[in-house]
Amino acid sequence: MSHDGATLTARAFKDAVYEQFARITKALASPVRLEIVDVLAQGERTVDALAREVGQSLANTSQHLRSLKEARLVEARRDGTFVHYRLADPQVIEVWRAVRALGERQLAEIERTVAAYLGDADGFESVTADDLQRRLAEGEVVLLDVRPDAEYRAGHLAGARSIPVGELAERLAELPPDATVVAYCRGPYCVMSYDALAILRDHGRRGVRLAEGLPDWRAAGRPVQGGHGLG
Amino acid sequence: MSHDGATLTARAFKDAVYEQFARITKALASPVRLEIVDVLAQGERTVDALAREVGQSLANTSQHLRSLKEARLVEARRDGTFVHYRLADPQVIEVWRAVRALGERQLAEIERTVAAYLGDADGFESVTADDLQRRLAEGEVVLLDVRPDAEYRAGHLAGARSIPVGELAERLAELPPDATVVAYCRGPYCVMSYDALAILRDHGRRGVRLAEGLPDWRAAGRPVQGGHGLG
DNA sequence: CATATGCTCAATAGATTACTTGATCAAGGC
DNA sequence: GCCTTGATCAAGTAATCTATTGAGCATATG
Repeated sequence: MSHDGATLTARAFKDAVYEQFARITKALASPVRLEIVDVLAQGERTVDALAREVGQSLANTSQHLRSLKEARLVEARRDGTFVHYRLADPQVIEVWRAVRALGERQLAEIERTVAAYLGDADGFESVTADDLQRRLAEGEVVLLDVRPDAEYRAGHLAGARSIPVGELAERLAELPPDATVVAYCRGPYCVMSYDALAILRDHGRRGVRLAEGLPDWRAAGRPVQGGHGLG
Repeated sequence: MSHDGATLTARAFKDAVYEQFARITKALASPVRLEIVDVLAQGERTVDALAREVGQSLANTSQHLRSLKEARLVEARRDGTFVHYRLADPQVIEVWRAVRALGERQLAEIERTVAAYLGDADGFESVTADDLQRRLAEGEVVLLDVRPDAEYRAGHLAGARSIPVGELAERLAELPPDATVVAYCRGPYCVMSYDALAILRDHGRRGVRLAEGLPDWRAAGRPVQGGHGLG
């Protein structure tokens, strides 16, 4: 049954192989690290910025990054006193997207959590990437990136303009009064676009939400502007 | 910044969402459970069969299955005194494939482990799915499924014939003497096709290996025969 | 009804993980 | 050289996870 070149038993070989792949799944087996991966999918971040974003202490964030780095999911680069982390491979985003797709299909709790935060009454309309690309071509809509400015600069959907959600209320005048706004942010579970729609609605503007974020858009091979490498 | 329908803070919302997705990654964060998923990707199994396959005790296997079931990655069906487990969704295979692809790109240790088992001297040739489909059309090769008979019956590549690796030595006469044999089994880390090639070589036959297994073939949308649903 | 089989459950010990705190380190500014 | 900032490291505690053991449950059979 076993072949001649073996220096391991078949069992030991399998153990070793699955052990290696489990390094990856173990690295992802934490809500905090999943969130870190999700944020890094937008572009690189310093440890301090990540820590604030995910609501963890600096030391704890640093240690989570260390375990992600040991599993080769992220890489670091030092710049003065700052250390910038980034995803080590675009395939990391693919794994996260696959997990997300599975959760959406299998875990009803996720839908309930989203509904609990948004309140069923909100009923914000969302559009698919296909819809959007057709409507963009027809010039019907304004595409609005509501993420922080730095993320817009690190890469954004082709044709999008930037107004971070925190500045949206005071910068409404920049948007043509009659156009429908399509707002997007980091991804399907990012709340910035929801918040942006609420602001638009409160000021009598029409707005819809793009359900996907930049990483999903990029993964689908759609046009991106201004990105630098891995986003 | 926060919108009016909220009954959770943005932070609590994110925590809840990532916590849910982490149920999936935690369920996969074990070499044993990864192997269980890999085996179930071939088709459903009883607890006892799985336990023997993965080299774990019955009780331990049952508990691993329980945690996979709680994360909605597998489902069970009772048949007499047997309980058959199967993957709850084809997307589970996609997650596993994404993890595998990432590991192959990032973890040099995996390549070394494979080389240590196979011995560098073996140098078995492998073909891609595209190669195979072209050569099959030209009638140059015999496609051989070397997995156990039950797995062949649960679904196999279109046009494949079945000789389980354990019976290959005594059933060599069934193969046309001059044809090149393309052997496949469960996937890239399954050793049955390697063992089959060693047997063929020892009897002076020409054989190559298909690097992918049935689940990968199916995921690529290529033709499968005799499968029943989720494989 | 008694028994066997296939599986699940509960209890446990040992290992691993998560987060905190405080010390330390590396690079840059004064 | 000293101080500040951003990040890492080490130690400690609480919580969680893994595999084992043995008991218990469901289904089928004699």
